Amino acid sequence: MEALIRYLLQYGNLNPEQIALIQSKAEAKTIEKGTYFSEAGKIAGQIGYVIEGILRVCYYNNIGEGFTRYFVYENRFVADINSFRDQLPSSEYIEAVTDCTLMIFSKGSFTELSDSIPAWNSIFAKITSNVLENKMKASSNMLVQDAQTRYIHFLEHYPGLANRVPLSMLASYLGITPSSLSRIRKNIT
Amino acid sequence: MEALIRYLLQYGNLNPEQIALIQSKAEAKTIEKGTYFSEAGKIAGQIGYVIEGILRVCYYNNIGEGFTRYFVYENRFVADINSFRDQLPSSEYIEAVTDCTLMIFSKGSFTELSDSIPAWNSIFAKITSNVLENKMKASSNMLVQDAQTRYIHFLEHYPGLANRVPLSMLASYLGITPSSLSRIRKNIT
DNA sequence: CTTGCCATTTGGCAATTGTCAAACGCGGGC
DNA sequence: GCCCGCGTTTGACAATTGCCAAATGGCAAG
Repeated sequence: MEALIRYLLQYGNLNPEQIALIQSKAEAKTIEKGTYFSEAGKIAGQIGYVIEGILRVCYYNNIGEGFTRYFVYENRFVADINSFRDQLPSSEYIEAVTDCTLMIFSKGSFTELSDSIPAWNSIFAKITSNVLENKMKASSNMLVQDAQTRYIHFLEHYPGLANRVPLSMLASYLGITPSSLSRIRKNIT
Repeated sequence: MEALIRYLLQYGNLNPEQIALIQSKAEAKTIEKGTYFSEAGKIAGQIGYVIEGILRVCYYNNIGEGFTRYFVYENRFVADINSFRDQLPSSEYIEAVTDCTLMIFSKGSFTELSDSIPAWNSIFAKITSNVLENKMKASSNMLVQDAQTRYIHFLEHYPGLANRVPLSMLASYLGITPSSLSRIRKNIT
């Protein structure tokens, strides 16, 4: 919980009463590995802050293959933000890659905090654009690098994460087949 | 100018006085092909709405090769949004691919509009997250498709744009070499 | 019109990555 | 403890794309 407050304070100022209000609205929630935090086609009812565990934002093509857009892990927010904000159907799935513990805000609580805390919307606007821009740059950078470079960059940028997610999900994030990733791993060691 | 107002109205409500205020703050600006609307390392002083022309958001690697992250064309906003919002140094260049005509808001005008129009920040928060999420998905989708599929998708999604930008810039957007794009074009026709 | 420059095209070849199939190995259920 | 199932590894080969160099073509300056 302290981590959540510390994270928010990076993006704007909050006084002690506001912090207490935020804490009173946050709820703990656990999700089992393999289940969905939110689903394509459904309206996102909550936004989560990851205390423990890994999720992936992903989609499926017409023959059921799943592709990972990015991973979300400890001390980051996770949500289909456009769905949550405007209560429109989600366009993607958010799946628990491991068992997860989150602190969540329901849409109702989030709206109450918007109304009570002037900086709230500005904080989330900054978080949203920073995170999305970084994800966009990451994908864009990967396009012009070969697979091994992409994998090494992942190892350096997300230490330890490669050992916590299935190879097949990491491969789909990197845009290569599981076979190729397996070979790259062998190459490097 | 009407196009700009119509665009904003897609993201929130504005009354006639607010619209008049917005129009009074917007300034016309032209940029010559090959020059920069904003530069990496500098603070973005304005946000633009493209009336005519094409720009590209791009970066350069350590040996001076330029890579296109995405194109911005008529009836879209263009800015390094994180730099503009928080007045931090930009991380990328925004270059005019053709001569361009924009309507711009200076940081000062933008702030005044924020203060006078309650929906203003909400409108731009929505635009920002929608646009960035779409760009992120586009890059992410491209990672798992072959080059020809990416090119055809570009042709379908941005009709006419392929003929208005240099092949080399389009190639770097698609993550392939100019030679490969040239061959793909020959293949398709 | 001529020249020169730069973007694009093309060819030949090498490197990367995909595809398909088989083998392997680890963990859960019996 | 044993077996099954699924994720991962490995091999062989094919397809894609990159790299380098040369040819082509269009445009602008003289």
